[in-house]
Amino acid sequence: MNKKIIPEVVIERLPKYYRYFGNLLGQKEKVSSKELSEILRCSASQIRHDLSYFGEFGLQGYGYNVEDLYNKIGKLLGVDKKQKFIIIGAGSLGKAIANYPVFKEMGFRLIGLFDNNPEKIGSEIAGSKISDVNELEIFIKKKQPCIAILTTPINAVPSIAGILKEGGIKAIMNFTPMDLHLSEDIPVKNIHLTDKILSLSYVIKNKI
Amino acid sequence: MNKKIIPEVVIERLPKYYRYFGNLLGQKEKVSSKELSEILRCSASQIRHDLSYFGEFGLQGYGYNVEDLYNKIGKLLGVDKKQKFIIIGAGSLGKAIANYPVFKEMGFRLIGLFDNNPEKIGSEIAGSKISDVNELEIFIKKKQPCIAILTTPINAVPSIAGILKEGGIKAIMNFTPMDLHLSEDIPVKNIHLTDKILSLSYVIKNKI
DNA sequence: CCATTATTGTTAAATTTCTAACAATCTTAC
DNA sequence: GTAAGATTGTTAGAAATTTAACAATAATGG
Repeated sequence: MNKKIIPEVVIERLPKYYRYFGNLLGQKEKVSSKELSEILRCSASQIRHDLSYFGEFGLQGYGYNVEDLYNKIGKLLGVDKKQKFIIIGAGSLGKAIANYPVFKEMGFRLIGLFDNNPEKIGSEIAGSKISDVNELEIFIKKKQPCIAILTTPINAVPSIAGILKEGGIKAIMNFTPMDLHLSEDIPVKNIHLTDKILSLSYVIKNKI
Repeated sequence: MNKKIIPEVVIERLPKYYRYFGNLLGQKEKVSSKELSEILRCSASQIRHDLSYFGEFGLQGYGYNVEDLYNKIGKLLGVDKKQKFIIIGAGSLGKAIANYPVFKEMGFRLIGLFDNNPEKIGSEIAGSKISDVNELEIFIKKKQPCIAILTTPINAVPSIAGILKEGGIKAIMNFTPMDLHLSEDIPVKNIHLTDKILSLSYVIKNKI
């Protein structure tokens, strides 16, 4: 099953598998798709099917070796590469992400933090100094971070997006309330926290 | 199409429609599914199909009235109700969410903030005083918030989850790295920021 | 070393989701 | 007031995703 293109939904489940294999590390040596399916609350079929897109990781009559699969999925996800990322917007959300311990645990390294507020520029968050957003384009070209995390106010988004593209950023996680679409080869994840709370609100309102 | 059960994917797109109708407010009086489809980057068919689950909102030969639809979708989503929410965990993520302006704009009202750190208890964030997590269960029973946002460290999750359930919380947004599943009638959104960055990382690594 | 049991990867079927097509009907223009 | 044009809600067909089934094969236990 190596030639087929891999559906987006499958790629988005890969981190979940990685997380759970991480939880099992040191607890179990091996795990079957059936056991996993109970832990992850999805079908065993789906797990086997998904994993088969990326190779043959299991062994009949045995299952999957936890440590082995943890490492293999990690490699697929690029966790072994210590990817560099930057944050644009040193407001409270930017600060929270800079301090978010799980990013570091996954091997992501914060190498720059940018804001346009003169009062913030120069101060430090999570061991990184806040730089002037004017220096952003040159910084990207020189230091080549992979991922930019956007937490600015909405009005700053279009100009920042232009700079990120010019600088040659590889991917963007966008937490602003404005959807962003740069170009075919710069993947963007638009994350709308309000959308999540609104859909929860809908569910509460219309229960049973 | 009123009797059919509404697919989860459709419900999760409703907030997006709401957001875009909000953007169009004051800009346009009416909008057709075709125009919308260009703005939202999805098919006109999907928009019409999705909306038809909730009623007949459009008019042939005219399209959708922007203000009308904005209000109707808002009502579906419960935005008219000024829903009360609380935050458990006054770390930097909890703080960021407390300050997140869009929640307030959407009519959600923060009525409580809880932590177990004695140094934090008593201080204020975004106009709310931080209370001791020991008071959480009584608070929920008395004030009846709809939604609890969970931003504690992972080890606190199981006990907090128990308290939230006992207190009678209606729904949970869980930002901790541990998936949570309470019971059939308490919907939970598990939001894993790391999953998003990891899937981006995969896409970068495997481009073309 | 053989039989039994477990469990995979894969193929096929079922289900869900998305898109296209179109009759119904409203608006607009004359 | 009527004809032409626009656009909906809905139905049917296409595509994507999920689940089920099973042959292949490794592990386990006598």
